[in-house]
Amino acid sequence: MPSRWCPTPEQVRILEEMYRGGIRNPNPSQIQQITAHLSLYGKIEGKNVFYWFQNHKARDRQKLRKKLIIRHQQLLRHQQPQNHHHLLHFLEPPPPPPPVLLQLFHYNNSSGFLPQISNDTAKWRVDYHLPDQRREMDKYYATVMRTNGSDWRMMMMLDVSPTSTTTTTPPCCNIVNNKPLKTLELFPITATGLNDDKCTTSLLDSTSN
Amino acid sequence: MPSRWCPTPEQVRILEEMYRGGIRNPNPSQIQQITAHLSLYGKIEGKNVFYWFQNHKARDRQKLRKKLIIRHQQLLRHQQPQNHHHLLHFLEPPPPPPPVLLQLFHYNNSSGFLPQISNDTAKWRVDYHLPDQRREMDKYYATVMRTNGSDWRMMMMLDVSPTSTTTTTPPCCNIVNNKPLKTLELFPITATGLNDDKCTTSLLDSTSN
DNA sequence: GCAAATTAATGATTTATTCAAG
DNA sequence: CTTGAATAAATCATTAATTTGC
Repeated sequence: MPSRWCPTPEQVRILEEMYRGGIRNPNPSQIQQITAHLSLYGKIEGKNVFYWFQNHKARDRQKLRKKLIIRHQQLLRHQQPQNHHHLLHFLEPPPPPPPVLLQLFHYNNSSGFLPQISNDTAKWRVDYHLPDQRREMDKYYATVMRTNGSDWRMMMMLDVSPTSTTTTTPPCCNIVNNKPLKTLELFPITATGLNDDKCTTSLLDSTSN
Repeated sequence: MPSRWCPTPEQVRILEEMYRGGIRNPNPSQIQQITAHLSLYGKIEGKNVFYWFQNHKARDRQKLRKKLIIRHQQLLRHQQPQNHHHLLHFLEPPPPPPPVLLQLFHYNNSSGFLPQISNDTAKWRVDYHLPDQRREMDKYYATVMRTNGSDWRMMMMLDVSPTSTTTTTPPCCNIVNNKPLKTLELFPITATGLNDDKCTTSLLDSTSN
């Protein structure tokens, strides 16, 4: 059993297609749909989809930045040093040209799930090398999804898998991944667990001093 | 209805107590317990607890950094310029002195929930101003919680609130925050929603150029 | 060819930054 | 100004590619 999700080629293909289609920060509902669909091609959970988009977007952006820097430096070589920051502003960011077509999902908005999209999209400056200055380019990519209600990302993590490893996913909320939650006892304020952070003070091994 | 959680003084007091007690990154199980307990004092969800600890830790750290910088600069003024990085190493980070006592929780580890704690805790250098170098201080704070199973953070978002606004939390997984998930239709690959990112191309307002 | 050793990709977490309500 | 909420960046960790010596 692998310790992490290993997407099938089909799954990757579909995800990339969606990405190219313009999906960047799928909302919980979208994640549910995507997960349901992709689970036809192999084991997958909502969080995998969530992470995939996060990583893919981040690394896409990263690649773009490198390209921009390289191009910038090339320009520096070919021209005299003069206010090159402005040049960068004309290097439009390739990856997500504000996509309008090929929206892959639609669903009932009646339940109030759909977030409002703030529409201050147009501005996307790059401001690359100015240190200590916010790069506006990021804002272009930045999601503006603001979920109205209280759903949030819990929903996106719900497992949808129709792939039957066990019989069927039990419909009871007290069971998560076959583990009953059992509403643990309230606050035995005695110290025992040490299950937190690295706050273990395991000063046992006296390697230092 | 407030748009965000507004903790009661009691809740804050308890949370701070826990924080001082050493809790930094409560795992899902802990979050559940905390939420359950704090819901006695007012409306609260798991994510509130989650965020509270994240923010409190981050801002604690932030304050510490400022203090360190200030003290560092004071030292710079009082002494001749000479290798002041070393000095920083003796300014031990106040907030979480590896806490051992006052562990607020314990619970059955039989279900395999408890993560192993890596025990390379002792080292915590500060390396503050060395640029391009990883600050080891962060590693001290860094959580090492690695959940074994597949629970992950879904669980932490589960609402525990016994405060009855509605009757009781319905035991069915298809209902989240009173909103039925209704298993949306699978993939009508027609374009409609535009519910994604800022990818709206709302070039309507021609404010620029 | 074929493993062990290295390196590159990429899934999963944590931390830093930002936004915005009050 | 404080702080809850959310997203993006940085990092960690594991798997896959690739290289290397035999």
